Amino acid sequence: MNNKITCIHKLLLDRFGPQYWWPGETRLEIIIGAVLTQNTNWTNASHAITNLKNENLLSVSSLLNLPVDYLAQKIRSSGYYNQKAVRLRNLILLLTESCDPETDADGNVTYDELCLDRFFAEETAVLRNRLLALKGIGPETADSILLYAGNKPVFVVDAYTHRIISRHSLIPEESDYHEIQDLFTSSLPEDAALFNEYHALLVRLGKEFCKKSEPLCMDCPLNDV
DNA sequence: CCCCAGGCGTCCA
DNA sequence: TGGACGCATGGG
Repeated sequence: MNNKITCIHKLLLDRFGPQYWWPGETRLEIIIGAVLTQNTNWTNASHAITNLKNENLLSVSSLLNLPVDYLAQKIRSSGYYNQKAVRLRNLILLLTESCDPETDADGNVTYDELCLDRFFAEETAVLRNRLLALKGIGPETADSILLYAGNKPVFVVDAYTHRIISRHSLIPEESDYHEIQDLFTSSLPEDAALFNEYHALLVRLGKEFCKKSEPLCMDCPLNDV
């Protein structure tokens, strides 16, 4: 148990307020966004999503029928677009593995909702391994999908998380993804809404006070903890 | 011109 | 296991 982790959350929430990450969007959009934002700022990823939306391509069935080269051009603004197009393609294939557009066509839920309901119905650990088995889906992307699209209680670790807690000496700089994740999950109740807000708050803090280009977290609100 | 952004896989010692 | 490198756009 590390109650500094709890203190930090309270402090950040008090200072910044709730961040409401990825609200009002479809689960598919969040999944796609998780891949598009890899090592890229959200603005660039967001433009790519807008491009897909504008042509009504942001659905499981549309993406499934889209040539990879064409998809790559649509997501160009997100960077690494050739790689990401292949990754998205494989991810869509995984989502559709256990649902069939022919037999499942009618009903009062859309095909997208049906696929995603079935996909996320699986046990979280199994789901995580299925995501990690795809090339181009690493721990952060898998966990982002589980937490933000699937509402599973999985703590997401990113470069900001690493930088913030290592600079505040809560963990050695060389700690890996799993060690950092464990620090949070062993200190907090297993609560998806809490994990969601906490991760978003760390990103907010990191952007303002814990920049890569500066050696320390200058004037960081956490310096009092 | 430089550095950076919500990564990940491969290669090589 | 761990460090270098490729992937690539858009903003400061």
